[in-house]
Amino acid sequence: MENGTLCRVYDLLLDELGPQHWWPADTAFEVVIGALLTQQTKWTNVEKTIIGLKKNNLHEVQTLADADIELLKELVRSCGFYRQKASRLKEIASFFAEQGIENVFSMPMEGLRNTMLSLKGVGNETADVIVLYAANKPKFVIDAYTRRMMKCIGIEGNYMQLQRMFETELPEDIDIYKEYHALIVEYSKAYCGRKRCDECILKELNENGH
DNA sequence: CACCAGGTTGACC
DNA sequence: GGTCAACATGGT
Repeated sequence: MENGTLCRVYDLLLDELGPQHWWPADTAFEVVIGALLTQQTKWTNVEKTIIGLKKNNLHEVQTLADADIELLKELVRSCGFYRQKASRLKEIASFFAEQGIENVFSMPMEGLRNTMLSLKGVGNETADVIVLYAANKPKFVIDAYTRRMMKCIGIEGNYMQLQRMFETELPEDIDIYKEYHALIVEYSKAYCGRKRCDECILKELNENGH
C-alpha cells in the first residue's frame, strides 16, 4: 500500500493470510444480527443461532421484531448473555422495521453511526461494524484484537483515538477497511497467544521490545 | 477447574 | 475523561 506503519501492517497480514472477504452474512440485516450476537463470544456460537433464526424465519426485520421473546432467548442461548441479547435484538429489529431498513442504511455516515449508538446494546464497535459491513460506508472498526496488536507495536489509545489513526493513515477505502479488520481478527485468533511474539510477522515493527 | 471470547451498560470517581 | 462489575454460554 503506502509506507506508514499501519499500511505496512496491512501488507504483512494480507501477504500472510490472503483476503478474508468479511463480513460472513447473506444480507445486510444479517450483519446487524451477527454484530450484536458476536459480542464477547465465538463466531461458531453465533452461527448456530443464525441457523436457528433462519429455520424459524426470524432473520427478517419484521418477523424478528414480532418474534416470541421466549423462543428468541432459546435460539440466542448459545451466544451467552442471552436474555439481554434476545431483547436487544428484538428492539433493534423493531427500530429497523419502523424506519425502513434502506432508509436507515442510506443515512449519512456520522448520523447513521450516532443512530446506531442510540440503540441499546450497540456501542462503538458494533455501530462501526454495522456502518462498515452492513451500510457499506468507510468507518474503521476497532476491537480488542486491534488494541492488543497495536499495543504490541507500541501504539495505544482509546477507541476514537485508534480509529482516527487508522482513518488518517489509510486511504479512505471501504474494501481496505473491511479486509483490514478481518485480517487483524483472523491473525490474532490464529497466532497471538499461541505463537511467541518473536515469531510474530510484525516483530520488525515492534518498538516495545517484546 | 479456571480462564477467556470480534462487547455494552450503568454506577461511580 | 477513565474504571469496574454484571451480563452467560461454550470451548480449551
